[in-house]
Amino acid sequence: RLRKWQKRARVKDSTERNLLFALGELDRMSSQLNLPKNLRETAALIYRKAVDENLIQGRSIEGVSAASLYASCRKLDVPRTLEEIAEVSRISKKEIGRTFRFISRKLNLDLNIVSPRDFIPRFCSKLNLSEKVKEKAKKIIHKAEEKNILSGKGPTGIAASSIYIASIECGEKKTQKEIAEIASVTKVTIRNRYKELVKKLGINL
Amino acid sequence: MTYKRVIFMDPEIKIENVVASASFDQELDLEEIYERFEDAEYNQEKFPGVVYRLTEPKTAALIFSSGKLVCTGAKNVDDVEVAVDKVINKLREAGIEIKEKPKTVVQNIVASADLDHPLNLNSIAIGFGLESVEYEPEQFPGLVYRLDEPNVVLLLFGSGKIVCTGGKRPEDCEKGVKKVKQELKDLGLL
DNA sequence: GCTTTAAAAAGTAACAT
DNA sequence: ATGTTACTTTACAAAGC
Repeated sequence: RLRKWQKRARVKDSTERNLLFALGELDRMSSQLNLPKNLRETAALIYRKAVDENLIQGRSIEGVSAASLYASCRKLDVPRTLEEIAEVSRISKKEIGRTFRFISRKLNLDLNIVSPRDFIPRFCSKLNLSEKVKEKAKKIIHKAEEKNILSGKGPTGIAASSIYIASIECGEKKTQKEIAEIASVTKVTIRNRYKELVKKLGINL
Repeated sequence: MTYKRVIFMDPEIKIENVVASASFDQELDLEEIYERFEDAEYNQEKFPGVVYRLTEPKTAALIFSSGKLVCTGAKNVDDVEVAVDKVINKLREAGIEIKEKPKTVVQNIVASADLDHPLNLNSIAIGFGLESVEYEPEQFPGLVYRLDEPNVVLLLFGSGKIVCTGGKRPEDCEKGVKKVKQELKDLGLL
């Protein structure tokens, strides 16, 4: 009996140590990314739920932490790219992606599909672009969605291209290189997407 | 070719890859095979099997010391048999006794199909239910749809092209494609 | 879990010309 | 600026780490 009790105490101990470590990870990554408090709390809730459902089995605490953080951004519709999360984690974006897909399926997080629109406020702020550019970029995305020319395309590339077009239309032009760095996509992708948008939406630049 | 085929092959699928396994009921000396085959690969550290590529049919055979074999790359189920026959001949030419041809078991079939109509993956994800579908365009351009009956996984693309994998028989892929096609029609998304 | 093999889909990326 | 190659996803067997 005594052994059983000791074993339980040990298990409880390591469980608590692991939880503390994970919460510390979430806090560390969140501060590095300047994420708001409510988002950190959502991430902690998702992580705890993952622990309760035994989803950590066979996965690293760091990986599940990073995936929980990515998921919390998605839950609040202010997605970060896997690239951004991976930059403040020791885990690769490939692994964070798989872990995220796994926990979001198991926990029924019912997340909305990422829309390029979700990235507009953040990217534009980082680029010091006006409210006018933001609105114009969102209109471009809306038209593109109506025409169904976005299926399968990466949302960050589309957000970046829409901003590129809108910045020119508003006389606040940013270079493809500047936008590419903030959106973590290559300038080649921005070029390809913007050419397609201009052509299919009949935009005159 | 015939009538039956035309009628039942409706959602024309193209088999792209067949993976099959077989077992010679005898142990094999991989070092010996590696030495006697001009063009085989074998790195124990890298992988425990000998890799032997055939040009006709274009396939790759993985040979293990247990006497088991895996054949990949065949474009149809019959080519698996042709490939395995060639591997057996090659082994016999190399002076390795092979008693009889083992039964081959198809483990997986990958097929492609085309709906000839662009798809709105956003609408499909919502229509099929976010819980039964996976669509993460940042990570992969295809929508992943898992079917229980038949037990296959389908990848749907914005172009209307489809990939079906996980089937054990060509009919599994046929049925899988037919099923999604019908579901898309029912939802008015095709 | 990983390693290796094959093949398709479409998008993105990396490196070369 | 374009072109080529390569990597992402799905399924599956094999033996061994």
